[in-house]
Amino acid sequence: MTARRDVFQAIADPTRRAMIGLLANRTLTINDVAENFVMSQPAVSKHMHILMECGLVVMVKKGREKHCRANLSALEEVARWAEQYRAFWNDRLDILGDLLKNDE
Amino acid sequence: MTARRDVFQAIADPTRRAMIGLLANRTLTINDVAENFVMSQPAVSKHMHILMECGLVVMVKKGREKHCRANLSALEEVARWAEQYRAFWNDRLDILGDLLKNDE
DNA sequence: CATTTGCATAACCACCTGGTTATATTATTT
DNA sequence: AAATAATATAACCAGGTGGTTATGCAAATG
Repeated sequence: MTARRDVFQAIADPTRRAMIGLLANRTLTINDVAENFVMSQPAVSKHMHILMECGLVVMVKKGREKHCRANLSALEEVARWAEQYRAFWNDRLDILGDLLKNDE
Repeated sequence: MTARRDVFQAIADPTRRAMIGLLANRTLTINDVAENFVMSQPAVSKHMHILMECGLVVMVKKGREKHCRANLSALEEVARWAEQYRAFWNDRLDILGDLLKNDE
C-alpha cells in the first residue's frame, strides 16, 4: 500500500527480477544476496533499497544483519495489469493480418 | 519472437502503458495516438518505436499514415513471470510477521 | 578495548531516458 | 506544380540509472 516507487520500474531491471526470484522462498541477508551477483555490496544495497521502496522486499534488522524477503503480493498490480489483456491476445490471434486486411 | 528490446523495460514507462491500453482494441495512426498525450509528435513517435521494437505494437504503413495496434501477446512473458509467484503470495500472507517471528 | 563484520552513505562516473525544437522526407490535396 | 499533412530524423538537453571506490558506523567478536 502507498508504494512510493513504481513497481513496474523496479522490475524493469533484470538484476532486480533475479533478486526477487532469489528471495521468493528464502530469507537472506544483504551479504547473502550479494554473493549471488557479480557486483559490489553497495550496488546490491541500492537495488535492495529500490525493491523495498516499492514494497517488493521486506527487511528486518537483526543486530548488524538485515534479513530480507520478497513480499510477492506487491506483484499483484503487475499480474493484474498484464492479465487484463489476456482476453485480447487469446481472442485476436493475427493482428498483423487484421491490420493489412482493411485496405480496400 | 526475438524481441530485441526488453518488454519489461518498455512497460516501465507509464506513458507507454497508457499507449498499450489505447491500442488494445483500436487501430490508430501515430497522430491519433499523439492527440491523447500532452507531448510533442516526435516524443510519441519515439515511444511507439520502442513499443514496436519489443513486439508490443505492430504498425502498417498506409500511404503517409502508419496504422498502429497493440500486439498484446507480447505481454505473455510479463504475465507468466508475475503469475509464477502467485502461489507464494497466496500462501504466505504475513511475510513481515514471519520474518520477525524467528528471533529466539 | 581493539578488531572485524555487515551494511549504509557519499562522491563520482558513463551511459540511458524522456523530453524538446528544427528540419527532412514522403504522400496527398488543391 | 505548389501547398499541406503525416511521420521520421537530428541535435540537443536535464535528469535518472546502474555501477564504482572510499569511508563511516554500529554490532559482534577476540
